[in-house]
Amino acid sequence: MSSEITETRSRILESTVRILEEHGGKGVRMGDIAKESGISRQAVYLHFASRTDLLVAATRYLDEILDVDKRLAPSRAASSGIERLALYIDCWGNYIPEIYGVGKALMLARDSDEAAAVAWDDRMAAMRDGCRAAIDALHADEMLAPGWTRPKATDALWAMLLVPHWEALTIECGWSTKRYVRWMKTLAEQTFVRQTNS
Amino acid sequence: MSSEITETRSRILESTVRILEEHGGKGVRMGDIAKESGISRQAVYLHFASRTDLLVAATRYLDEILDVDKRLAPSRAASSGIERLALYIDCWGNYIPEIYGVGKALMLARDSDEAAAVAWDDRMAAMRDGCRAAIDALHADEMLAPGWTRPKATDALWAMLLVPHWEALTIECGWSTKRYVRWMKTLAEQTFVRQTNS
DNA sequence: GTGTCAATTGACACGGTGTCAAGTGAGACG
DNA sequence: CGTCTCACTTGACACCGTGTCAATTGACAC
Repeated sequence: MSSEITETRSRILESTVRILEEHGGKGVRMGDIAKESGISRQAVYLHFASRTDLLVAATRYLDEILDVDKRLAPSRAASSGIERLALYIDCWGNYIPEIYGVGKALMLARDSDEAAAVAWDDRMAAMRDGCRAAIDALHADEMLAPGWTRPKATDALWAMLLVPHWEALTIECGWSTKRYVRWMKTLAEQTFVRQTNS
Repeated sequence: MSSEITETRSRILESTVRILEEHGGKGVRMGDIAKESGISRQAVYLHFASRTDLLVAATRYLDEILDVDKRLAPSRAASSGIERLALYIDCWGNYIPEIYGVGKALMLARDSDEAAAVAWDDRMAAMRDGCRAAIDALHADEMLAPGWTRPKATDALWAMLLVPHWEALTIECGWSTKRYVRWMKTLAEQTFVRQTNS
């Protein structure tokens, strides 16, 4: 049901992403999405079992469009831990604003819908893998700052990169994404990279 | 209505705080609160106009009990910016877990109820004032790290102290509050305090 | 011209909030 | 003793958003 590819299905996904983006993920109902797609509310359920199902499909759809794997390639190919960390933050920091609408909707659904919680947590776990990889690379270079174990450093890096932190700085405080990325890089570097006094 | 003090009203507030605490602020309905208070669901509305109204009253009630002002006194009386910053983080970091249940419920209501959003934002603005005061104190000592303006430093400190960051580290990653506080102090110090190489 | 299939319309169940009206029961006061 | 008041109760109901169901339409395919 939510896997076969039809023209209508794509149109629903497309309008879902658009309308969610427009409204910052808040207050978008199934009826709104249907109207935006030019079909009846019930017809949406012919393609997606539930709102959460649609939301999850929308994130997958977005990831495909944004070509996440290609974006991550530079970070994966980095020649040092420091570089890997910086490139990962670049990547993630610029990714957040593009998925924010859908992501926020999923985060909100989280609290009333177990399936939404699992879906969102999955994505955050994937982000955590990236953090772990960066910390591991730092460790391999013997550049992980003293006082950190790898798991704890991963925890700390992951937590500071979470969407609400971005939300606070950009949406609440009005920072640009550029400034956010710059700050997160500085923060991560001063925190996790061993300081050599050469 | 939601201001006069009666025995039933206090009982409602008390059970609200308790049950919210128990459930981490999630999935608590008016009926649950009523049952916990030993009255009918409708009777709750004799004391509070709405769920949000009750939630807001519950946070005020909690603040009274926790005597927030007294707790903040040490930070306010600090003799240096560095001390003020550290004591403020101590204070706030230990406060979060105590208000988490009610706070979380308010955060969740935020997205569907404008009044809840305003109430929560108010509290976060108050927290921001504390951040600003600490940064100002640092600045007055000429100990604010180079590269920061006071507003930007306030933004950054405020964002890192927000509840979701605490939530990620303690609830998701399993850190103790003690470890969280220690880490936030280190983070804030290395970030905002001018490093003297003496 | 008949079958298939996507989509439509309209009705409805469910769960949660909030409202309303009529009734109950206990204490205060004559 | 009666009666007034007031907090609270019971039960019904409106509103909203999600999700379900059944009957119908309309187009394209063979």
